[in-house]
Amino acid sequence: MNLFAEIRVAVTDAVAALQADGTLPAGLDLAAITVEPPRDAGHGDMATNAAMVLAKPAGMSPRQIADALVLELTKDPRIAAAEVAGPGFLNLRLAPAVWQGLIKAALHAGASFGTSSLGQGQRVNVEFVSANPTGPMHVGHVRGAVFGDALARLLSFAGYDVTREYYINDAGAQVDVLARSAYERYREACGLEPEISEGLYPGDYLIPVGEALKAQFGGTLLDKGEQFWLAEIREIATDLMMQMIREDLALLGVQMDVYSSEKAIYGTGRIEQAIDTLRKMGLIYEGHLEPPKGKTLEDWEPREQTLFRSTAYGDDVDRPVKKSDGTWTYFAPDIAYHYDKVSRGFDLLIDVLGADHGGYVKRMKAAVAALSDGRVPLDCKLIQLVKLYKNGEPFKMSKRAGTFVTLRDVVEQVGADVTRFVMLTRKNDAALDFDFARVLEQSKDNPVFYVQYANARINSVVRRATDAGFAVDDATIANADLTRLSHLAELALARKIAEWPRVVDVAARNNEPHRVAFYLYELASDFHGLWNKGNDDTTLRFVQDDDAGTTQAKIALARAVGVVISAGLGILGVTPVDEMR
RNA sequence: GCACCCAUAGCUCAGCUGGAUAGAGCGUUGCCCUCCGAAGGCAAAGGCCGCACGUUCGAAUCGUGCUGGGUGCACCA
Repeated sequence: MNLFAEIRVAVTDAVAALQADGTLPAGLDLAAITVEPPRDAGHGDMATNAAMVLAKPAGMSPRQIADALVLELTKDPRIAAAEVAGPGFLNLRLAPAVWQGLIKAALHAGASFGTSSLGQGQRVNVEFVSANPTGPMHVGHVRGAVFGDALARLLSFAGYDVTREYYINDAGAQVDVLARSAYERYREACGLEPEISEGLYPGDYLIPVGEALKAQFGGTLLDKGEQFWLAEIREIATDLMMQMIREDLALLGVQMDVYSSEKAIYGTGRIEQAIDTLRKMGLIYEGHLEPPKGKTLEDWEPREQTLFRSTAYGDDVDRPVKKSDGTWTYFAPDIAYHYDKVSRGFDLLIDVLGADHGGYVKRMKAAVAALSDGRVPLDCKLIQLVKLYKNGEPFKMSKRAGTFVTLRDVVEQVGADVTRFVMLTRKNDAALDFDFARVLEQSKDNPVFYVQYANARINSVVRRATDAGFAVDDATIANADLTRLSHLAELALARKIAEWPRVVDVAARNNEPHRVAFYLYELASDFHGLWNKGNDDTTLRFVQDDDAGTTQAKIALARAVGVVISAGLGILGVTPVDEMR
């Protein structure tokens, strides 16, 4: 139930009525009409721009149209008042019964309040994390993981059929390095001195891998050359790394639906097939690239390469799909992989990438546009860096200095819920400061705490009402007499609740889960505000001694807030707490 | 040199895909708890929305050109 959408229908119906009686001309485009919460609550409950938008095409002044709309709209029992303001805004004040009905609807819908049919069951693939399988996940990966997962939850809430997918980069040189590093740990496990030279991965996490290799092979690989063990150890080590990564993701509450392997694409003919498809479209050719201007490359030499004409789709230069030695570039299997996603029938693709992949976006979009004949949009969400702080002091991660922070470190220190919420309190394309001390602070500056505190208070109110001997079971609350909620402060809170479906809608349309986090903070703030008004005006307290009816109505309001907080936190992947401690 | 992202209050950031007098938190200033709902609340001060043109009833939002910061720029992944 989206109240704004419903009132918008009332507005367009009113326009239609005016067209029917000849006040307005026929054939007007009503698409630009919006019904929104006004910036200033003093202006009313909702505002519409209908008169301004229609003025020009109708050849009338906004004022004329607005006046006619007022007469028409006030026939609707839901609309208590309508007045023209400013340049032609129509401010609507809704009847208390509308807000009371909204609270009922929210309670009735429960966890599904705010879900929408926006997605219409369209299939969306969200690819995220896709960290190289060469070690445990570190803080740099956390934000992308949280963002991707929250986005998936948001889209699913908004009616999309969502698949979460991880693309394993297990085919490049980095997994050879992994295998060599693991081999040294294997030698170590066999009692030899490991030679972890420059360029190998020094991390301790490979020690158990070495031991596993010893358990499997004994000493049989010790005096063998790389050609005897590289492929096999690579396989074993990447499997073990992926196991670790899955565990890391689980710590954060992230569960992938599909893991796709880059290596598995090779040798299947799928790369050739994807490239051939592009070739048939005239988008693949053999040619030379110009050296980049303004940047001097000392070892530049012109080479003939197989190129993808991404410039046909707005890229800056064409991009190589084959290296000069004839092997595929990283781009080629990635094209095949995205082609695969398209042919699996997704209606929309989303890639969550680190900000350093910005230069990669245009070529990937070009490939997807070409291979899907422009039918499947690819939205690339770039995730900016997280700057780490401890007590206000920035600190840099360094493997050498031992200040390398893993995902596990973060979750163990601050918990998955806090980590997730904080990571979502910023737009994905803005850098985020993460202070280990501040995120655990129990004060109003900490949004996680503030929202959780509101939820805890709601539970505490219900407990208190129970202790006072009032019936607060679901059925009683659902049938409470809400006409007892008439105070402006209470109706204002209901109005905030009414915004929830709108927030979901806008957030999902833009693939911006952070909007949910900000909304929850505002909702919590309004709830705390009403609570605090109870200090001065005791009639605003939720539990009213000797008045079961009023108490039940107020509990209904509180529960409705709780419904939205739970739903919102659910989208963020954060567990609501019932009690602070 | 080119591309992408960012620029909003002293600080950290929102701003609902063009709407009204641009918002919140922190910080500052002033009020509010001997108790019954203060890990908090109320109020005030604080802005050429980086700059300049343009588009239109109307621009923080869209376009163009600048300025400043970040990221990335053949055969890496």
